[in-house]
Amino acid sequence: MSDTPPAAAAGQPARRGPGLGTATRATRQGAAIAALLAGTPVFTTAQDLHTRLRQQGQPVGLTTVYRHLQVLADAGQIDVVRTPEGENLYRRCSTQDHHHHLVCRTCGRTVEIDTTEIETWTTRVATAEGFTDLDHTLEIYGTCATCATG
Amino acid sequence: MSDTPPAAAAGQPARRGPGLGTATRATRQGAAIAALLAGTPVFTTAQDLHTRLRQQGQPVGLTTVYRHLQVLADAGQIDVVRTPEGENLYRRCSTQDHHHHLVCRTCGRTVEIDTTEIETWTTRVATAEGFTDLDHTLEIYGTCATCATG
DNA sequence: GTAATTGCAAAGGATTTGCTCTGGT
DNA sequence: ACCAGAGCAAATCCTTTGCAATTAC
Repeated sequence: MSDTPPAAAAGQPARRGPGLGTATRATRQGAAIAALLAGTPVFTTAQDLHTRLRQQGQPVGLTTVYRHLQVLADAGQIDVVRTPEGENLYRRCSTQDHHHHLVCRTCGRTVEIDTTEIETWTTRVATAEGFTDLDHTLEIYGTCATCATG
Repeated sequence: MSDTPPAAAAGQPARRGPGLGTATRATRQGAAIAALLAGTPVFTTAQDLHTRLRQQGQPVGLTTVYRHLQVLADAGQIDVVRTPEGENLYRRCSTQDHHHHLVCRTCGRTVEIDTTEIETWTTRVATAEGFTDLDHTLEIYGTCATCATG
């Protein structure tokens, strides 16, 4: 065990966790992670989530945070983007449809953008060059109005 | 020194290397790296370049490879893209203008694509949302015709 | 001769894995 | 009781940094 005594079981729904095996169990950690993600509308790092969980008295191992994020991402329940620095940023997503983001590099605020025309364009260009089994990345970074002013 | 006897100084121009300090000296290593990059039309990793240099009898330390790549990239003489796995890929670029790539995930073959319309689009969308100081990433990955067939 | 460059070894930082203990069901 | 999940420590992977030895100029 750790050192910090768990803040006792709060009365939470306790969501289902990593489906590493076949079944899936509801754990305090899984619930805490899901809840935190649900209330976090910006892209954040695994490390940040880990820190905030400790602060709110719901300590969860960093490894566990990573494992849940991985499962959630695979299930398409959260988005993952890779920063130019090579760090992964996670965020709950409103739709499971394919989409891209406009991310504020200062506060993490994100705007999901409709990229229908771009999708069409990339497919057309790549196909014209004889490429198949396509995939692509597209993220726009900038400073949002609030951060630019304040 | 290493173990592999340098293939003696061939009669190469010996390009200028890392401008880490103020001046810049021409070294055998810098020339080898520049030459290899010049003859490599696909995106490759630093490790791969390092390995190939050894194979062709021009051993260069991995550290040195990284340092030269960094300098070349800063100077805009080579392109750098980050794979979803977090590895950097390098390639000489034909133009220093802003552009994007269509990369074969099997052989690394690359097609530089004109993205004028996309540039316009991203700027319009981001500006409409109040974002400034824009930057963006866009890469398309796929399997090229050759790799799909063979 | 002097300073830039090299390159080994070791550090760094994010993420993953091994393995044992804990805790849902 | 049984097996999925938690989590610590240690391992990975790529890339960077420290520093002494080398070498261009």
